[in-house]
Amino acid sequence: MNDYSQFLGKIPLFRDLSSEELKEISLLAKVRNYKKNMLIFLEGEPGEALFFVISGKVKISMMTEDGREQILHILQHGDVFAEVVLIDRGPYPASAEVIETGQIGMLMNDDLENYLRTNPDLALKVLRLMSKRLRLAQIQVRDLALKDTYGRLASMLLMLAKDHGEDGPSGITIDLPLGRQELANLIGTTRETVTRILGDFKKNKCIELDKQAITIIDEAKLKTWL
Amino acid sequence: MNDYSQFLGKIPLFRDLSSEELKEISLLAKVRNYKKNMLIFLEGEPGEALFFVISGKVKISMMTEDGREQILHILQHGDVFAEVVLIDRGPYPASAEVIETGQIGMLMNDDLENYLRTNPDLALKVLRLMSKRLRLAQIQVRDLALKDTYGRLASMLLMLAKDHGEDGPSGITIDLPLGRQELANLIGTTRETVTRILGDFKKNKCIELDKQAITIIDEAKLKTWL
DNA sequence: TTATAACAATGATGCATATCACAATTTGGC
DNA sequence: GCCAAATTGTGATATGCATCATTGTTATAA
Repeated sequence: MNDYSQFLGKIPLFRDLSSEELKEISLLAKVRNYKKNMLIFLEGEPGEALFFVISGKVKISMMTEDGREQILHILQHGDVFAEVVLIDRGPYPASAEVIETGQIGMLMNDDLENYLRTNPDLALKVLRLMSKRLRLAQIQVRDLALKDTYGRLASMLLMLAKDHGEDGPSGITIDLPLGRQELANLIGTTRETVTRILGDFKKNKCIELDKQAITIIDEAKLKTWL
Repeated sequence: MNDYSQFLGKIPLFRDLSSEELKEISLLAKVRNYKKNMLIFLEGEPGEALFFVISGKVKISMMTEDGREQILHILQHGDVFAEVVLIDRGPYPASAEVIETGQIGMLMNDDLENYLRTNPDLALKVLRLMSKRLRLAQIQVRDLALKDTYGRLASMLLMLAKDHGEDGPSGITIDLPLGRQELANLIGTTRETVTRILGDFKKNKCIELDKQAITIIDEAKLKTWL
């Protein structure tokens, strides 16, 4: 029998549970290896578990009937997802796909729900997580509605830099396995437009491009596009 | 000393608390009358209370620096708002303004927090509320990113009809104190565009217009615009 | 390494929707 | 009920971005 409490202890949601509780919950957890492009769950499927990223990267996205994709988040180690289905027992509101090979943990809703009921601290933690998500989602709504594509892309780059960026000598580098199309699907535009705007940002010496990596070399100037 | 437990009992969030708890909480509540156009709180102010609508209507909105508005929700009797600041103690993420005269109740965060800690059921209710909000926000993100203005307006009308509509002989009537500009600010477009699209919907016999009221007379046809 | 497929860049064109300007209508205060 | 102010409707024009078409480039596998 595996003991996953080492993993759980690194997830902010479960941090500072007592080591006993941690062990107890970890016994209920399942951990699987996922390769790039593997699907974890599909939008609309009955939601039966809460997931957390141990390693690798995960993209959460929604589709329209005609097959166009809107990416909601890019998640990494420590992030939890599908928390809404734990609460309301509805279907998954979005799909989860692995975009960088890694390990994903899962906890069945039924198993976890008891902990929520008896452990108000954990409930509060889930609340905090959801309030953070809600704030982000509302900002996303505002930006999509009111900003042009330059503003949305600049804002997205700054966000990705904060969450996934690595500081380097020339600036913060975002090196995610995201193609132009996926970058476009993050901000509600097209492949071509992303190419053109990135070109403009580069011309203006806000960023540098190298293969799939994007380096922000002048954050202040990039912010003028917001 | 007023007893507001009659009001609280009608708020889904507090329903099925014991009548004792209800009374206890209601003693902490303050109720105020608000006239149309009065501001309840402003985006960015320190968040110090949770609010609930007893009567009247409230609009929740965010602004950009240059003064453009994005409306997030239209709320009515029974709805709770500013729940995120109860959890994360940050500033209000959006402003709340009364668009139809009525009574608004408030509960200071400090007073309520103890209840959350000791009453896991209430915490779960707040969780359910937030998960509902989050699902809605994510759908809004997807629609803003992927649908055209016709689709967004059709979808907004259907939503408003569900929440605020009244069934009548010819269809569901939405009669909210919202101008064209505000309708536009709900779906990220302009006054003029809303006018034109409503005109098209009317020409296609999806809706009827009478002063500020909008009646959906052919829901099925309206849905074809989605 | 070369072959082949996926992805990215670039230019030309078109369309949806913003913007602007003004007329028409409705609303709210006295 | 009347008037001023606010809101709405409507046409003309502008433009940001999508779409389409093509070429160039980068990954993947034999």
